[in-house]
Amino acid sequence: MFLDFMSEVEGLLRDALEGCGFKAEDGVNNLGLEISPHADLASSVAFRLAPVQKISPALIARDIHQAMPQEYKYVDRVELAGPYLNFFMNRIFLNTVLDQALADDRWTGRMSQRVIVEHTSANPDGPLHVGHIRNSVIGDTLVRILRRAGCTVDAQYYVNDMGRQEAMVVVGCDHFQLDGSKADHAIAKVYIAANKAMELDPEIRKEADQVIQRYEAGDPETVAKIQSAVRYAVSGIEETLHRMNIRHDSYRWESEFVRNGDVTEMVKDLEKTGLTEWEDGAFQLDLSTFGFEKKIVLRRTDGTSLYITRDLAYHRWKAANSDQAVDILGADHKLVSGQLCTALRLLGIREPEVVIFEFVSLPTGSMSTRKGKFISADELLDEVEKQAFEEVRLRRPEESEAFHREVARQVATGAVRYDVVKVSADKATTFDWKQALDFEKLSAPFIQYAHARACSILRKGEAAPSFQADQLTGENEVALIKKIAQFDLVIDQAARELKPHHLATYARELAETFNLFYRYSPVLDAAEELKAARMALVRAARNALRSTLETLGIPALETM
RNA sequence: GGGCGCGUGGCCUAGUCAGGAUAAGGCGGCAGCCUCCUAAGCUGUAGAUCGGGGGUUCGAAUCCCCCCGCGCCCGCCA
Repeated sequence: MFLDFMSEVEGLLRDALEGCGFKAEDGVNNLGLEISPHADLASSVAFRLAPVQKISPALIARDIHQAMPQEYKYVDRVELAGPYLNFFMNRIFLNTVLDQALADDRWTGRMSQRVIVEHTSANPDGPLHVGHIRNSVIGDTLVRILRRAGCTVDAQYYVNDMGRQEAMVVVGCDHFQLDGSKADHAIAKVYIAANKAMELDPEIRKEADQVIQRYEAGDPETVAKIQSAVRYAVSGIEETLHRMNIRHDSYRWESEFVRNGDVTEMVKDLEKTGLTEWEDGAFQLDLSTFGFEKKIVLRRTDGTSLYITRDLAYHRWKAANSDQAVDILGADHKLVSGQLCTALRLLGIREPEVVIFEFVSLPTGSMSTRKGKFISADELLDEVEKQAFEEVRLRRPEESEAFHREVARQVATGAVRYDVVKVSADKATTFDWKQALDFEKLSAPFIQYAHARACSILRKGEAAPSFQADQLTGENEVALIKKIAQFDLVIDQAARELKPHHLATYARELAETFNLFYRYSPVLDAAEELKAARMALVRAARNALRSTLETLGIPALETM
């Protein structure tokens, strides 16, 4: 698809540049290729050559244009536009795109790495809130994008069972009763209650310390208590993730790395670097030569390990069991993940690629599970589903309530995911109910709707045994084929840059382009030959929309 | 105080890494389109000195420097 066209253009340009005698050191490494309103691909390479050659860019472009090879596969023509070189696709390319989209709606790229993507990994002390799901949605979308790009992906949830907050959950369970609400919400209630109680009674803190020590020592009763609390909380979290079409392939518990000796080994190996020391009874790592001011405590005075110690062991394990590790982390982890990467580098261990996303806050300030100040993902999904139910009931009154419920459920999943993934990860956001409940153009239902429209046409018109792709010459038809072609380019870019929001932008553009075709190019009423060709185009567009939606984890509804 | 990130029409955002041909969308505003394949759609219109200042360049939203504002972090928490 587009990548094939692009590599042909690159080849042509390099041949022509070589023919003109330009070399890489003249600045021709950057061909300045971009999709532009003036061409399918435009090159501004002449500008880069001008200062070296001391000739005007327009003259250089003219020379390159004249040196251009004349044998093309997917390129129709190369036009000279002042200093720019404009490349256009030919009919063969458009027809090839159509054929590929019709035949192979499960296109996958050529990447082949084994990748471990760690995402969500929320502490099992309560339900996911609207901040956590930014992690989950970015993570799961990246998992899907990497798979689409050809990678073998293991999506992992790192379960923090050894932290202080989990000890507080156990203390909470000892002092308060879990009520009948959804597992993760019930856990949150005792956790919040325990934290409140601690403010009045310092003994609670000591209880938590003891739980940590006993758990690290492997005390059977404590192990049983923590594991059951963790499993209970995670079961609730999983339920929420499933509502958003998110599943993990494996769960790694922090305690694994303590029990199997990896943590001890990690501490020993760090000791060999000569950068560790005992200070105030704790074992510490000094990374000040790498710009980290404060020392990192690897073992507490009481001998127990800390989050970073266990995380180092986990990352060594990840490096050994994959070709690439990707971590999705909130902005509050920037410093610690920098420290972690530096420590790994010291030991010669491959570092993970860290995707940082900035915070989601409420209009009233930042969220906190401990303080019970958050909007849960379940609450959000419920609200969005309720709103979607009303919408679909009004639009399709002839359908059953079961239909309305099912469509609302799928729309809610999509709407929540799209709302999160459409924004670049490095933008801090404030949660906004109005925006979350808006189902217009910049939302999942917009894209799902385009897909449903395509499906509707396919249901009503019968597919012809053959068609003439050359019939598809209208502006909207050609634009649609070109937009379908870009799928591989977008997947490739999003996978390499680990930026899922590119795919969200593409999804909107694809739906928009389909809607224009839909509006101006009637299919079912067209003359026989044209109808056959347009039916094929609709099927190709349906496949492209379905692939895009699936990769975004948004249900591709056939009717709504 | 230091580090990292962000600042684009009234509001939300894409574009910034790899500088290029009129700054692209959505929401909200105004004006239109259902005897026509689902109007969760489509069309038109108004609205931006791309936080401010300096610099590099033929050319800067994009690169460099300074400043301002906002967010996150700087725990023997995770």
